[in-house]
Amino acid sequence: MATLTAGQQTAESIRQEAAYLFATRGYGGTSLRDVAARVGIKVGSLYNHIASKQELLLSVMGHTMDDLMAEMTEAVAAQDDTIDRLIAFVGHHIRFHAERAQEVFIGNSELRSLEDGPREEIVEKRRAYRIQLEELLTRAGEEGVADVVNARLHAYSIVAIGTHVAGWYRPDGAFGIDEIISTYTKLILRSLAVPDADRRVDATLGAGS
Amino acid sequence: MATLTAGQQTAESIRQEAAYLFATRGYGGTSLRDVAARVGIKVGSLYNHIASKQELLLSVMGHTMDDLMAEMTEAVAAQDDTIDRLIAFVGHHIRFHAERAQEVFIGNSELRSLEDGPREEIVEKRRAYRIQLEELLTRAGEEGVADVVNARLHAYSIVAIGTHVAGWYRPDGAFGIDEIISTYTKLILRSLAVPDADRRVDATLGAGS
Amino acid sequence: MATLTAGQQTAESIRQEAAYLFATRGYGGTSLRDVAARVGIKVGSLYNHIASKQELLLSVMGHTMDDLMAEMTEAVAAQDDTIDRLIAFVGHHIRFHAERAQEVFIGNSELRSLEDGPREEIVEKRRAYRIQLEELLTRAGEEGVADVVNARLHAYSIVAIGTHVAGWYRPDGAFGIDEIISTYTKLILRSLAVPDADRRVDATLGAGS
Amino acid sequence: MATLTAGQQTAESIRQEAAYLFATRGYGGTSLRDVAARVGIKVGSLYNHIASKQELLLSVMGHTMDDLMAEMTEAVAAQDDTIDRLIAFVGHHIRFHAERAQEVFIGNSELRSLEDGPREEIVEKRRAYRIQLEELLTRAGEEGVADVVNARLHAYSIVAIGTHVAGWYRPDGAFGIDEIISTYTKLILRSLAVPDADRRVDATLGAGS
DNA sequence: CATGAATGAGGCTTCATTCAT
DNA sequence: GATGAATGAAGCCTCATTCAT
Repeated sequence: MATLTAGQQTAESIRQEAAYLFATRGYGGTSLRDVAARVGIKVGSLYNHIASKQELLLSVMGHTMDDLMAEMTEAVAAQDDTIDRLIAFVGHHIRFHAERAQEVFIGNSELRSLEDGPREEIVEKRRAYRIQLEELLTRAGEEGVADVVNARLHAYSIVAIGTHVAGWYRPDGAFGIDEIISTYTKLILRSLAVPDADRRVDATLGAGS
Repeated sequence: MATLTAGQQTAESIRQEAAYLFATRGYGGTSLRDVAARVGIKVGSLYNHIASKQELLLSVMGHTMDDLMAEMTEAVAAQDDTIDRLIAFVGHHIRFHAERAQEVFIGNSELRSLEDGPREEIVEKRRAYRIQLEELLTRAGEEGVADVVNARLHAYSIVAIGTHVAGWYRPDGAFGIDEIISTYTKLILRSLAVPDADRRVDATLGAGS
Repeated sequence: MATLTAGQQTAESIRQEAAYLFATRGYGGTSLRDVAARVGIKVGSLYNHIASKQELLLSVMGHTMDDLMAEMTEAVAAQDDTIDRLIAFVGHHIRFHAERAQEVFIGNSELRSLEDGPREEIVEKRRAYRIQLEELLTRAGEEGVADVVNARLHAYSIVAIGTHVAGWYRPDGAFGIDEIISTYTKLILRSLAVPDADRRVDATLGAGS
Repeated sequence: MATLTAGQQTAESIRQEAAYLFATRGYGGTSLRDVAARVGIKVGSLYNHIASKQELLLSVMGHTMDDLMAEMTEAVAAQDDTIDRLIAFVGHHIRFHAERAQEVFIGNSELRSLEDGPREEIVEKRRAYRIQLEELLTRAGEEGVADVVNARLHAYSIVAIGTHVAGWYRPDGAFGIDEIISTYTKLILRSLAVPDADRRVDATLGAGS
């Protein structure tokens, strides 16, 4: 909405191209020359927009985690029923990991490339996100609408699926995003022994696929 | 058993230390100086045992995938019943990913650091492994002992759990390896709608921590 | 004439110092550190001006051959009579090899240091130069103003003399450049059985030191 | 004749392969690993036969110059007449440079790769060789059988032709060695204004072509 | 005599970063 | 805000040489 100045556009473009390259070649395998070349400027000019390569990585990761958290919160808040909230979480979780696969992939693979301080910052955001999911699962257990073996491990498996999707999803691939969401949501509800899991998912999401 | 010559010991040590460092800092973030230092030799001496940094990475990955495949095959072959075979697969899958977390992590995170030829080689091994799992799932569906929504996506979710475990499991962590295996096997059988999933797992594996 | 930017001056300086060092110590015996030191910059800075050591060698050789060819063409074109053209060729040939001994020496001694593609490029330029000479000799034979035993071998011997001069000529050496030219031109015309060779050379070039 | 011990054969083989490689890739471009590989041993074993890479180069050069000098002396001593001696010199000079092109080429191109002491040693041998030629030329001038413009430059041009031949002669090339010798001897005698140069050469060497 | 292994020095090249223009 | 150029650090790799076996 807000019109961006030329400078802001350049800065945004840098973050995008950096995300692409960090995801494709890794942080260590990406040079700022590569980033600058994709943006269409020379390497020296980058420093009019970023403070350092580290800060660029942190910026990419931070934006992604903030968006993930914000959108998830919004999606979940739109539902009242606990299972519906869970379905909303999972649906958003997978969609986000598919649509923003590169950024999300960086968040998983390049944590180790961050210096200690910034790493803690990102790890904390990830923890906060996972805890939201765990609390949802725990509540479902308490409400008796799901059979939770271990909330932490249930949460881990859901996180794992998202991460994995980010690794292979392609917009023009064999699986459509709605089909993926529908299927995985079923598997997850089944693993929670939610009664009538499949029908419930189909009712909420449509037949999916 | 076979006594190793000094040279072979050095070579083995190089692979081990490289695996540790590649997992911890990434391929791009690891210098051969680091590797040599951990082995206790000078950089140049590495080249008496390896051809290049690339070949070292490939060697680490290749060994890991070969072991993963061989051990899985052995574990599955020991069972007759399809669900028992699946339980054996999942159990070995998770155990391997926990016990050899670093190597397995490299296989997931540093594929992009391989040059095209070697990458295809490793990708092919991973594909072969995943297809074994898919076939097991398909058979279970055909036999009517499981309700398979989509064999490929079921397989992906199982692979994903292993990968994720490799990312966080610590021998001295909050979860024991048998507990992890027991819990995840239950979730997976549940997601396949295997009748009496929990009891079946407990019967096969014991109560699981 | 055209004022050079600081960058262009540095680039030119690099080529000059590289020519000196390649000639003195050989390509393999010259390190880029040496080159940078003579230019007064650090090694890494070289790469703001060259693509690689190979390309630097190729650049030195290419410039030299281009100048040799262009100046020779000009010198020969200024004469009408075939023997006069030959005298002009030889005179320029020797003068160039003396005045730009280092560059020319590199062209002879470091061909083998070039990779295949670039080497063919330079070899082709040398061939083109030699063929100009051969055609001049052949024409002289056809006109009956010289007795050509074998145009190719005559040409080789003239080329050889230039190469040799480049190996020993010093501005402050025992022989002046005009004397060298005068003497060698006489020997060459004599070997072609050009009538009155000595007198003809003295008449054209002056008594020659 | 003398049967060589295995060790002496290896040592001889090393000199031969080194000569080939030094000529082909230059001293700096040749590694002792390359030499060892061609000999069929490992690099460490070289040091049972040579003292250092420098000494190997010096050895190759020294042997070559010694042979050149000895054979030339023998060839010249077999003639009484000064022009015949000159013809013998030139014939041997060119034949040697063709037949042992690689070694001779090293002598010309890798002088700069020698350390100061050894270099002086080789330079002195070359000087001695050249002076033999100069004295022959001077005597011819004094005897009135040749018109010597400048003995030094005449000698240089003859040396130059040999060097040049070493650069292009191939046993299976367009020119046979006898043809080359015959032609160049004619050109050289012509350049000395030796009467009846062509006929004299044909009479001494045969028609040669 | 040959070998495998180690070493230290050095080579080419890339890179993040800085700064004058 | 962009650029060209410089820098110092570091990276991978090669090499001559040594030495225990």
